[in-house]
Amino acid sequence: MPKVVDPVERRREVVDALFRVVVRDGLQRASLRTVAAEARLNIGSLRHYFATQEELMRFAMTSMIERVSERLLAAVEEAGDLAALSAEERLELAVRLLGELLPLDGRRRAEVTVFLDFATASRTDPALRDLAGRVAVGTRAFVGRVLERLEAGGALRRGLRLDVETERLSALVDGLGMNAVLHPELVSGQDCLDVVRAHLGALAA
Amino acid sequence: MPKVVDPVERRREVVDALFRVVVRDGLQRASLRTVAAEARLNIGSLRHYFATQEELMRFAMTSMIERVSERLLAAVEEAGDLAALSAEERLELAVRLLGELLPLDGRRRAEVTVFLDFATASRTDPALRDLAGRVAVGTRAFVGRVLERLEAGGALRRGLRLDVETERLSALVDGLGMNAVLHPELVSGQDCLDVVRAHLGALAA
DNA sequence: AACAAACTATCACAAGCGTGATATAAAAGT
DNA sequence: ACTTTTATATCACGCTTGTGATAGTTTGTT
Repeated sequence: MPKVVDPVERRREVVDALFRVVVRDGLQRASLRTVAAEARLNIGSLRHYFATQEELMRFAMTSMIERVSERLLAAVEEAGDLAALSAEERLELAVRLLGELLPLDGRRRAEVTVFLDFATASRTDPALRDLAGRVAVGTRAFVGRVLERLEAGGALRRGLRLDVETERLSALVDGLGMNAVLHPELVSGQDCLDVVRAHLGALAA
Repeated sequence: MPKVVDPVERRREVVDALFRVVVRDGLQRASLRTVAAEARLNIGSLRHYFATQEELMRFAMTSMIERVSERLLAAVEEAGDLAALSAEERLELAVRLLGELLPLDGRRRAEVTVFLDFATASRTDPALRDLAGRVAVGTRAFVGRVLERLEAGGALRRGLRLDVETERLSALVDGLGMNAVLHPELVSGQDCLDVVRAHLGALAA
């Protein structure tokens, strides 16, 4: 006999509702009441699962981190070995991996949007600082790993300082995502891909 | 005989107070009351100069745009002709110009911080959208001009698509600034310079 | 059937917000 | 000297916020 309400599922629904509110109206307008309304829940019910606002926000950001890192891990997994690939294929693979961090479809656009709002909020909100730090460290690790793989496969120019290149590519991806989210009429998803391709191409040439 | 209060000066003081609040506590906490307190003004006085909150915010963002663009213009002016410079000097000059958009000292750090908060807010605040768009277009124009100058001086590799490179460098600078402001323990001002130097160096090599 | 746990639903409170209205004080213009 | 802007200062209203407290309802267990 299935439980009438699955608390895990409920929390997921609430977090999804929070994300929708953040994407639509910004983190600023994501109050307990608006999130509850979006989730079609009574505030009392919502507070049964999240006692305080801080708890909800931290849980939401943690969920987002888990989702994205799972997807990144899966993408790296699926990428598999790159020994059998041509130089061009390797670069294209790297583009696809980095593209997981760019707003190339609705889901990723929502993720980058939420990430941006959370990240800026974390600057002055102590309750979110450590999580934002984890995100920053995580993306650097991911980007660094992509570069390492390319280097190990001999797909990169020699003489590159990988720490600098990691910082460079991380900033590039973050900046592209931010600009594409904030100014979609100026920077499209295709533009993001073009830029990343140009960048990786330059690292290889 | 000097006027007892110079309204222009008063507005500047209020805007400075607003910026201090934004840097310290975030745009979210910059209410009419907190800004008035920071400016050591009564809220009634503040509202004599800015009737509504929207008026204050738009005026503040406009002021920031003017200040920064004046400084950029002055920097380009001071840069002068680059015909007489060596290739290395030209790149270093470009680094200094782009560095005006990076948090390399207190003033620029404050500017980038305020810019970041305003930009993210503008995504969902119709009152700020057009101004954010102007900022985005303006920085692209500035970055593009730097690249054009370098190209005209023969300091760049041939075969570069300048539109893509403009987008790439703009995103890089924005991303660097954002990361340096949000994660100063991860990205220092020196790191920003290293990355920009590496980037321009790669465009030249 | 009885009990405990989980869940849903309201109410109330203090705090902060933007803003309209208004009153007093100071300066400028005539 | 008188009047008119300009500036400073309060009060009040309606609204939203997070949160504590509490009651009712449903579900699962004994």
